[in-house]
Amino acid sequence: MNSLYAGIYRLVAQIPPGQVATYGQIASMMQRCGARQVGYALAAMPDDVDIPWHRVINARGEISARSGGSGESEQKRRLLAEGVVFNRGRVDFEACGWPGPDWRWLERHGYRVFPD
DNA sequence: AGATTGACTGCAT
DNA sequence: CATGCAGCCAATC
Repeated sequence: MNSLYAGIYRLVAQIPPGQVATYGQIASMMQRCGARQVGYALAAMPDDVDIPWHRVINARGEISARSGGSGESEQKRRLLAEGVVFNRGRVDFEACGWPGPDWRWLERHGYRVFPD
């Protein structure tokens, strides 16, 4: 497990229940990491770690389709169970969007505090 | 070392 | 609103 993946996992683990974050949002908090890497990291995520991967969705507020085929319904099911609000098939960012960890948390864990 | 491949994004059409 | 396309960056041939 390299540090990039570990960093992404730790960040994703900070998303509180009932809220969601986008791939790009996670990526922008990391040093030199694109949105695709976040998805790539989640796709390669080992099963022996407990990460709320279902709270990460794409910028359009929808569940991203994965190569595996299934898993999207599972993701939506978990989100609904946490009380995430869906509006016309998309997550309502106004109500459930994750504002992000506070700056102190980011600093303590070595993430980028200010964008460039 | 170069090409391909993604759970992505933003802008243009 | 749907598609297309370029930019993106680490992992994998």
